[in-house]
Parts: sequence; structure tokens; C-alpha cells
Amino acid sequence: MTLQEATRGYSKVLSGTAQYALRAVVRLARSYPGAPMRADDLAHAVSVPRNYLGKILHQLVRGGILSSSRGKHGGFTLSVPPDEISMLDVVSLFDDVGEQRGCLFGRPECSDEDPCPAHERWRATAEQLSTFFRETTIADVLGDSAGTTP
Amino acid sequence: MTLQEATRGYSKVLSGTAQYALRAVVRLARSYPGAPMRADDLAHAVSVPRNYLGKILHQLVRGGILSSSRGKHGGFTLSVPPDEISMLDVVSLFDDVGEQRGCLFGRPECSDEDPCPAHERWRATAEQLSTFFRETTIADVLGDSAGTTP
DNA sequence: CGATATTATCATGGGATTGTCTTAATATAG
DNA sequence: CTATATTAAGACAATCCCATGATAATATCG
Repeated sequence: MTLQEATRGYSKVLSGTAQYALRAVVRLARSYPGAPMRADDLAHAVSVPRNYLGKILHQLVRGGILSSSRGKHGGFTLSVPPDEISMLDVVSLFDDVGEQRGCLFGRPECSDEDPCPAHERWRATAEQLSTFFRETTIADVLGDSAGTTP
Repeated sequence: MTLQEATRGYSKVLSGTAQYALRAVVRLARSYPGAPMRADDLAHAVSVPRNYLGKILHQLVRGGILSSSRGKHGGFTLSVPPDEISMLDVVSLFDDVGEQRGCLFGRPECSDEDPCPAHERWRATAEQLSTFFRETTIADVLGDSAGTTP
């Protein structure tokens, strides 16, 4: 099908990839500390495509969030306790947070000195958003509910 | 270049298209009421590609935000006063707000009864986000600053 | 009516995100 | 040391957002 008109656009607080990463980290936090969990089992547990999750996990390893080991009894584990991992630690490996959120109109040069029309009104909301990711840890969301699918 | 690993993803409170739409609506609000403004001039005024903006404007017309007229002296005008257009009115024509934002982990079935791990913590922030778009009008951001580029 | 200006619509392409499949690298078990 | 299990990595495809260019439809002016 051809485009024909401006399509319905993106509007995601988090990218799909970052959401996947969070699900995996939360699942691993549930069994921390403990034996490594294989990518295959993780993918099934959090409903993320197996091969795609593999790359996400690898990025989390390189980002210092996870440790991996190969061979029999291999898999992935948190390399840090859940209360020392912020949501931002995970998300920032995949999404540009902070900068993108600065200006609601997408003006690259937006600042307090050269503000966009919504600058003042938007700031408080944007700041709460940043604070949420910066100050919420994986341990915080662990105890929040009994929901276990992710 | 091939992918090689999970790429750095999207993280946008608003899609680029919705940002473009907001810029155009705000610009038209500045000269409301008044003579119609041509798509060409609008595109230049708000720094959006001419042809792409055309489709965005057309969607705003069909959404009841703008009126258009063709031929000489044609162009686009707000069809409603700026204080009767909320940010949400504009944005919702292009982005899925609300639903996408419901669950931080992207669980489609997330609800108060079947919550995701971050449900409680996230709700307050998500609600402030929704409230901002629902209760802020175009007129509100008009008076906010002298910034005129969008 | 004919010429011109302007929006509306159609056809097409590029790049990013997401996803699949295959192969390589490496750790453990026996 | 050989076989096996598991992560790491590479090539490739689908889909969607963003964008461009060309053509059609329609309103105004002379």
C-alpha cells in the first residue's frame, strides 16, 4: 500500500527494544542471586523474539548490567544487585533519553535562553519523566506487584 | 551498513510528524484570526519539508482543526480559536497517546487488575503526561514566550 | 471562458527499527 | 580430546516513519 498521507507517527516513551531490555532485566532480578538463565528461557519468559533478545542481552552485558557465560550451565545473570540498577541505566543503553525530551517541538536549539512556545509549561512534566527513570530502581518495580509475565 | 546488533531505538514523547503539526498550528494561531496562510509560507516559517507538511495540514483539516481553501488567496486557517484547541486534539491525529503510554513494558494487557511490575510507580508520571496534553491549549503555549521559530 | 494559483492526491524511495536465519566462538562434560 | 551446549556475531528481510516529486482537482482573476 502506498503512503497517500502522513502516516500515524511514533509516540513512545520507550522504544520497543528498551521495553524488551527492561522486561529481561526485571525477570533476571526476580531470581537474583542464582543460577544463570539461558537466553532461550528468558525469551520465552518475557515474550520477546529469541534472536532479537540475544542482541539486546549482549548489549546489556557490554553495558555492565549483565554477566554472561557460555557452554553448559551458561546464561545470563545480573552483575549488580537490583537496587543498584536504575531504570535509566538500562534504558539509556538503547534510547536517547533526556536530550530528545528537551523540546516538545523538536527544536534542536531550544533552551532556557531561546525557548520554544511550550517551554515553560512542558518543563515540569519533562522533569518528572526524567526523575522517574533516574530514581526508580529495578528493585523498586520488583516489589510493586505480583505481575510476573514480564 | 548491516545491523550487527540491536540498534539504538526510538524514544520520543511525540513523533516527528506530531511535532511538525504542532509547529504549524501554533504558527497559525499567532495570526488568528486573519487571512489564510499558504502551505509554502507555512513550511518555510516552521522549517518543515513543503510536501510533507502538505499532508500533515490536510490531516489537520480532516480532523477539524484547520480550514483550507484553494486558488488565489487560498491557504490554511484555524477553524477554531486557539483556546479551544488542546495539544491532545492536535497530537492525537498523528500519535497514539494514552494507550501506548499505559504500560511502560509494552504489555498490551496491562491494567490495574493485571499490572506490570512498574505499574504503580509509573502511573503518576504517565498521568501527568496525559494531563499536560489534555489540558494545555494552543493559546496557553502562545503566550508562554517570545520564541517564534515554531 | 481561459489562465493562474493553490490545495488534494498518487507513486515512489530512503533510512531506522524490528525481526529471522545461519555461522562462528567458546565453555563444560564425559 | 571430542562432543555438546550456549553465547556472539554476521547477513539479510519486513515494516514503518519520513520525505520527494509529479499529477489531478478546484477556486479566483482577468
